Formats: sequence, C-alpha cells, structure tokens
Amino acid sequence: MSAGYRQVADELRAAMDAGGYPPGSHLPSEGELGRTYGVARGTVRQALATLASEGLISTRKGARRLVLERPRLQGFNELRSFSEWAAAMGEVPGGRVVELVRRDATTAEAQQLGTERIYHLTRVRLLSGRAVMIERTAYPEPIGALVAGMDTDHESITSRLQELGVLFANASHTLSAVVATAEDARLLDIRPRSPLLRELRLSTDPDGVPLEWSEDRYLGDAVAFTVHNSVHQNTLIRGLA
Amino acid sequence: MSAGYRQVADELRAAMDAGGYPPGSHLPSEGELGRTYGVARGTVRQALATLASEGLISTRKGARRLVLERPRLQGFNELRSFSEWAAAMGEVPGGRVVELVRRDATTAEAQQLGTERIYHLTRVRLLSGRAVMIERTAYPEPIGALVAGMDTDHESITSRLQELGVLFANASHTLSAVVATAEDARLLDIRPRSPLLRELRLSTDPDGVPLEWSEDRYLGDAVAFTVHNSVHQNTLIRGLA
DNA sequence: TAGTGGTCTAGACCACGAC
DNA sequence: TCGTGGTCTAGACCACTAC
Repeated sequence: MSAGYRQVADELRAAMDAGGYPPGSHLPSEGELGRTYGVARGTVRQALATLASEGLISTRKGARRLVLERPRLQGFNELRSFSEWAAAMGEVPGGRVVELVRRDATTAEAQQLGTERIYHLTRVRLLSGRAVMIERTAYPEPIGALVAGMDTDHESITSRLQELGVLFANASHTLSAVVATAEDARLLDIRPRSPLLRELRLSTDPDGVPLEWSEDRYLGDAVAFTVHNSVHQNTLIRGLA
Repeated sequence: MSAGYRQVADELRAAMDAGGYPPGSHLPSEGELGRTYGVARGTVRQALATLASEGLISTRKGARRLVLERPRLQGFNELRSFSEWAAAMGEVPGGRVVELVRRDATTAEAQQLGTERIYHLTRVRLLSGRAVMIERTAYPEPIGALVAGMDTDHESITSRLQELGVLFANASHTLSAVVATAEDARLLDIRPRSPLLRELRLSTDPDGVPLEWSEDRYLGDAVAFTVHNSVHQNTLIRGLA
C-alpha cells in the first residue's frame, strides 16, 4: 500500500483531473492523506509541495489546501526543449537551419561560455509549418562538434545531446522585447520593426559548465511565457499567445 | 546555538556574499552544516532548498552542492511590487495617475475578476524619474474603493492594501511582446510602434479570490524578466535590461 | 569503498484558521 | 477550542559520486 511521494502526487493530480477535487474545493488534511496512501506525513508534504510548485494548489497555514483553477498551458519545468514543448501542445515542431559555422567567439560569447572557439547555429523554428521563432545559439567547441553532426532540421538537439550523455541541469532565461531587424523579418516572414519577444538563455551542466548560450526571438503574437507565482513558489510555462 | 532554517539560509547566503563560498566551490555536507549550526539534517535541507530555489546553488545526488554564479538581479519572489522592487534596485519608484474610473467591466474583465462593476486605474510608473512602464489595472469593487482613497502617486498600492488587510497570495504572469500604441508612445515618451514587453497579471488572495487584473507594458530596453530554472525549480526575477 | 544527497518514518511543539 | 499546516528532531536505508 505504501508509496513514494511522486506516486502520491501523481494520484492526487489524477484525482483532480478526474473531478474528484474540483477547483475551489479543499484537499483532505495531511493526516488523512497519509492514512489513505499508507505513508508518513513528511511524504505527503513532499507530494503536496510538488503540486504547489506546479501551481495546482494553494497553501495557507491553519487551513486546508485549496485546489486552484487548472492552468491550460503545458508546464515548462525540466527545461523542456522547443521540440518537446511543441509536441506536448499538439503541434508539429520543425526547424530550418540558416547557418552553422565554426568561428572565434565574440567578447560576449567568450564571457558567457568561457571559450575562444565556438560553433554558431542560426535556425528558424516552425510550429506546424509556421515560422514562430529564430534561434541563434553558440555552443562551446566540444558540444558544437556533436551538434554539427546532427540532422538539425528534424532532430531535437537537446534530446540528441542527452542521448550522447550531455546533461542539461540549470538554465537562466531573460525575457525582454525587441524590434525585428530586417533579417529577422525576412526569416519569420513578417514586417520589419514588428515586436518580438527575446529570450536570452544560458544552459549549464550539473557542474555549472556552460553548454549553450542562445538568443531566441519569438513572434510576439504567437508565443507567450507564463509564470505562476505563489508566495514561495514560481513555475514558468511557455504557451501559445 | 540552534536556529531555524531561514536563519541558516540567511547565514549561508551571507557567507557566500562575503566570499566564504565563491562561485564554483562546494558547500560543506548536510551533516557538517547541521553540526555547525546546531540543527538537524532536515532543517539544513530546508535551508539549502531555499537557496536552490533562489538559483544560488545546484544540487546533485551523491555530490556536494555547487555554488553558482551570482545572479546580478534582485529577486522577484514574494510577488514583490513595482515600488518594492525599484527600491531594492536602488532606484526611486514613482507613479503618475493618468485615469481612475469606476465603470462596468468589459467581458474579459468580468471573466477574470468575476464582477460586473470595477475600478480601472491607468498609471505611468517611473524609475528615478524615467517613465518605464504603463500599468492598466482593473480592481473588483471593494478593493477599488480602497485604492480610490489612496495617494496613488506616491504610495505603493500593494503595500497599502496589505496594511489594510488585503492579502496577495498567488499570481499568474503572462509575458509577450507588443507594439506601442499611439497612447502608449505618448505616455512613455517614445516613438509609436516601439516594442514593449507586456505582462498580464492576475493576482488572487489565499482563497483564490481575484484581487486585481492588470496589463503592464514595459519599455523593451529598460526592463527584463529573468527565470532561473534548474531541473526541479524555477525562480522569476525582474531586472533592468 | 566511503561519503553524500534523496527519501522515508514517527514522533513533537507551535502559530494560525475555522467555528 | 480544536484542527490544520509549519517547523524541527533523530534516526534509517538506498542510489549515486568521487576516489
């Protein structure tokens, strides 16, 4: 009967999906849940913390947990890649390589990646055939060499790198708004000076070693990022605008 | 000697600031930290989880925790308001009310807030005198009545509402890019059709009752949002671009 | 192989919320 | 007041890392 906290979280999530705990209702107390699933209170708390971090429930000292409205967008946890994200949204991901070169790093690239030589990839990303994003990514030499050998139009680079043993552990994303340059406009087939959402991303492995530094530019009216934010938790989500 | 997990987290954070644990180094083991601070291992783990959620350290099973590069931007946890955030960045926050009206809710507003009558506030937000954001906020009637009685040019509405017993517990932020309208351009003193970063925000109290629904438009080159994202954690940060 | 973090248990006390 | 979640303790076993 006893189960791990992941399983408890999964079963509670499924029960919420199935309408057992509709939005606005309250969950049973930690003690009750512990008896139900045959686990200690600490395990229940760990499961509930997981659900809270997903933005599904809200917690207040002294009161039972509140079931929140279900976010309609796919979670962005676990550093989901564009390909995985698109597939999860029911869209067909695609890519078109504009350029892949091996060259000296610019000052900024060298500072972020800590290398002098890099591979630089420019790629247009497609959602069910529609161009929605331009990706300009710098890879340090060893990673770039792996990328250079891939079918970058159809494979997910991130997935392929994981298979090759390259582990993405942390990332920092910075979001701002920019105007489309002439090249941006041409690649995305939009008018010049349209607004784009810019994401700067630095990904590292578990040791903090940089794996990629990327500037992605999203069509302003096609994609949005969502953050759920309770007093002690944040969850980033990427969704269709 | 014994301390709570917040104090342990604070002391570790301070030690990291002071150079005791430089980026790239490793923290002592959980056991050592427990002996140092006179607390049980569980308490140490709670403190370390806090630091991880702030993007300060990285965790890997079997290995000691890695101290990451320090993010330069101020944390956005705890639903920090524009005023608090500005002050924390060393800037002087300001506001200029453009309009405050009481009127019927639009369909969208009624759907988000669940009320037919609202107060609607349009405000330009200043950072050390420079206009960087337009805030267009709909408040449900009881909250709006409180806001209408405030000195909205100089007070932080959020802080004042908290003092009045209105508790902000959860929020959902959606970020995208838009073009400045003619009115936007006039209010921010920029050229029309400049790119702006749009934040849609719905804030609720601990019971999930909507407190405000806001559309904020930030100068694209003045403000950026950052999300730190390790395999199981996300932290949203708002910073200067 | 020894050390470390991940998970789990079974208790305890407190502060806050609902009534 | 009584139940609930927030915090803390002291122990345990396992999976993974570093060596």
